[in-house]
Amino acid sequence: MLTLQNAGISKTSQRLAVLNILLKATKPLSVSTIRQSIEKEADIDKVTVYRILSLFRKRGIIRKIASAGGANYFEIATLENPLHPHFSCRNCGALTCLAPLPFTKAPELILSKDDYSIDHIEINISGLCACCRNTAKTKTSLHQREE
Amino acid sequence: MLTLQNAGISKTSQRLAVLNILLKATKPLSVSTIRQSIEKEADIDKVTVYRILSLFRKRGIIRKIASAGGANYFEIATLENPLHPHFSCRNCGALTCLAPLPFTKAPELILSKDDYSIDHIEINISGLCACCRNTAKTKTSLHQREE
DNA sequence: ATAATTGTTGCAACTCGGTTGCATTTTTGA
DNA sequence: TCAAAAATGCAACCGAGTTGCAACAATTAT
Repeated sequence: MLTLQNAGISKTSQRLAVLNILLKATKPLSVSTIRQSIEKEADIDKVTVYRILSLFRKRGIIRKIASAGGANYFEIATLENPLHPHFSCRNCGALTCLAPLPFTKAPELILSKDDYSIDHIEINISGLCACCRNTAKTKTSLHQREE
Repeated sequence: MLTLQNAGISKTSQRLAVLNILLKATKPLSVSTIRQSIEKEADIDKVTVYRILSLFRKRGIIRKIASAGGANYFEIATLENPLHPHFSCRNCGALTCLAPLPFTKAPELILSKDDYSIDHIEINISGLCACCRNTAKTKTSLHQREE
């Protein structure tokens, strides 16, 4: 089970609130959505939310999803919720989760998903380029950069 | 050959400048990069750049690539430059183009690309969700939304 | 218990990407 | 040549995200 304790994060009411929102969510949430959801229970500054999300990401318990709209979205990253593609609607902007799938099944997805009309498939692979990997061995600044 | 004329776009010096920058580029460019490149030749307002890029996208001659850093990137979309995955470096943020590939080859990419260290693969499929497709048939506002 | 240190939050101010409204200029076309 | 339409520039604005600093825990050492 995913708790702050076994993620090695000291327990505060704000962190608990953010974690619970994300655990309850069925799709990735933006920071503004997270804050609005918490507002009913507690009060929390937006900076604190960003810091908590950054911490959660460093501990590997959440994932960040980039959207073309500018805002980032966050979702729980556990074994029960493995990496999976997302569908973002061009019209309403909603971001929903698709079933996790091996890459060989990607063409099937494109052909079979007839409740979506797909007009753009974006594959973003992130990591470290050759240039940065080389300089990484000497520099220490590598793992400090967020995104 | 890709010109403003056969894209059905009336010719202005600003549009020509933006198009030429994109044609010369070997990787997707951000708006700020585009402006800096043009600065040497002409002077152009950032709003104008956004409007030109929006127009180009409506005409289908460029593609937009979302990055986790918030900014969007743009590249020429011709038959000679088909849709392809991009690699974004977590450290320096650079966005580079990968070879276009059929989806069945995706696993090979992951295994063979050893000059990159991959820590996150993002598949973003965008289009129209079932909900919006239904309302689309009655509403006219559908194709007006950018994104 | 108290003082010192460390971690966490909140506030204000700021940066950056992108948009909107409007006035001005340029282009088009009768 | 003159009016209408299109394109640009400017200012002001918005939302996402960051930074610096003060205030406030919470912890640890003395």
